[in-house]
Amino acid sequence: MAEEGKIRREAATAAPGALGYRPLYRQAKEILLKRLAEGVWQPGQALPSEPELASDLGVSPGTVRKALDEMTAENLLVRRQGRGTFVARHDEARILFQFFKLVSDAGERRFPESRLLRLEAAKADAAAAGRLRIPQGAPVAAIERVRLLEDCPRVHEWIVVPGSLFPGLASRADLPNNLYELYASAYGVTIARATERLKAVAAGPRQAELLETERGHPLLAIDRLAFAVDGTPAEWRLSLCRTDAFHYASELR
Amino acid sequence: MAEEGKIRREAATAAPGALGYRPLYRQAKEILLKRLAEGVWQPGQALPSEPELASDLGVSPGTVRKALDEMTAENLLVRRQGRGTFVARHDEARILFQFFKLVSDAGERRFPESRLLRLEAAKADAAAAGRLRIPQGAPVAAIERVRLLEDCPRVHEWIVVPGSLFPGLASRADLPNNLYELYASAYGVTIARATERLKAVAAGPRQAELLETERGHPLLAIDRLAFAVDGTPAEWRLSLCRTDAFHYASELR
DNA sequence: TAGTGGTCTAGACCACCAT
DNA sequence: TGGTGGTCTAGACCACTAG
Repeated sequence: MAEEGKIRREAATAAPGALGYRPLYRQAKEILLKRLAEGVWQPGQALPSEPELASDLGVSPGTVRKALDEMTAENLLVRRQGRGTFVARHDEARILFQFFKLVSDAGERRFPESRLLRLEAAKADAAAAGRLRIPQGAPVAAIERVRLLEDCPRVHEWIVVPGSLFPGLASRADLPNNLYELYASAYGVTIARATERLKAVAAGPRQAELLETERGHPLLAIDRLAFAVDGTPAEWRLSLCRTDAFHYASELR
Repeated sequence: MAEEGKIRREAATAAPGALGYRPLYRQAKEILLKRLAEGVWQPGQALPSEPELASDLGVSPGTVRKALDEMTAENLLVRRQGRGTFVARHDEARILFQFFKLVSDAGERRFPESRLLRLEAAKADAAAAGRLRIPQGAPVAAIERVRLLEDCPRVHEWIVVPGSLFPGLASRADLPNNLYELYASAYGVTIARATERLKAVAAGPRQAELLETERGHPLLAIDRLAFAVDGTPAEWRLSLCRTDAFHYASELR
């Protein structure tokens, strides 16, 4: 193993303006991220205290704090004053806050129910392979489901995940509503962030049937690519949504 | 005037758990925000150095730094190492980064051209009054325009702003493409953040004509409410977009 | 009461920029 | 060369939680 323990200071030795210089707190963060990706600390568990981490990594508490601050801002950690710093869990509250942007026009956010239509092992087609950055034909698990908002079918959803990250997922007997929680607890894959591309499209015959509307009805298409803590693309998801009484909420800061 | 100069420490005197306790750095930030809203420092100008601000506010440099850090994270300030801290300008780069989320499917971000259709003084209808939190019938300026992406008409846009914030805007001879820059330079109103609600809708006859498509074509409706530095709703904007070769990019972090 | 994170301070040194 | 922001350290004290 190369750099597993304490941080080797690069600052003092590197030439001024040298490439590859990184602040200590980023090096500290990198080590913590690595441990997070390796599952050294499980979701919901407390990390060691700040002074402990500091002496462990060989830096001052203030430096560790800055690393933890960034990871907290990225929703990877949760700090609770007087209790400790915890690995963020993919509970419904977090998913509603970070990933699920559909809100009723009245302003209510609720976690959607799911009705599973299909779950099978397959091979990545060109589109999925390109998005997930895996070879075409590589094994994947494919999920098709309808999601209910306030008891009405409003979202038709396809999900493709790499078989290498989620072995056996396609043959599970049951699939929970909250997939990100499953990814983390059963496969050790923590979704850290995602990018979404939105378009307006017309409903095809399948959406018309499943979402109880007519062909050509305008739907919001959400094409999401979700990334694990280490940056690996871990899930591709395409959601077609009726937005008659709901909208996608976006904050521009 | 109550608290204009130095910060009155609340921490030591307030009872433990007392309501209304705020950290020093937030009080410092509040004062800086107020000065920003009052136009004490103009967009593009440099703020005083950190030690200067610290002695000015009567706190330590580290405390000022934390306030500046937050304001930088909110895109209100820009720090340039070795040069100083500057008030963020609404140049095209910032708007593309912070507010304009339409991207070509190839991944290119470009600032859209505008073709003005209408500019007039009007009275706020119920919808505009509700969104802008002004009385119904209050004077507003209304703008209607078409925006071009890669030389093709792709967005049909209505904009309503309160007449009280932008006196005389409706009778301007010319209207620049970049409105936020105009708001800041001509009226001292800096847009700090916005919320958007997205829906898929069908094109009406007017959109069909303006956007060179047929009625019923699916369009992405973006309903944006933009807020000034002090939190006042300053602009309501409804954009209907063809997303055939473009998409709305959203980052979930 | 002990332990945690949160705030605040003070100062040293580094990296970057303008001159 | 001088001034700026960026990083790093060390320590004091406050606020919150648990036992």
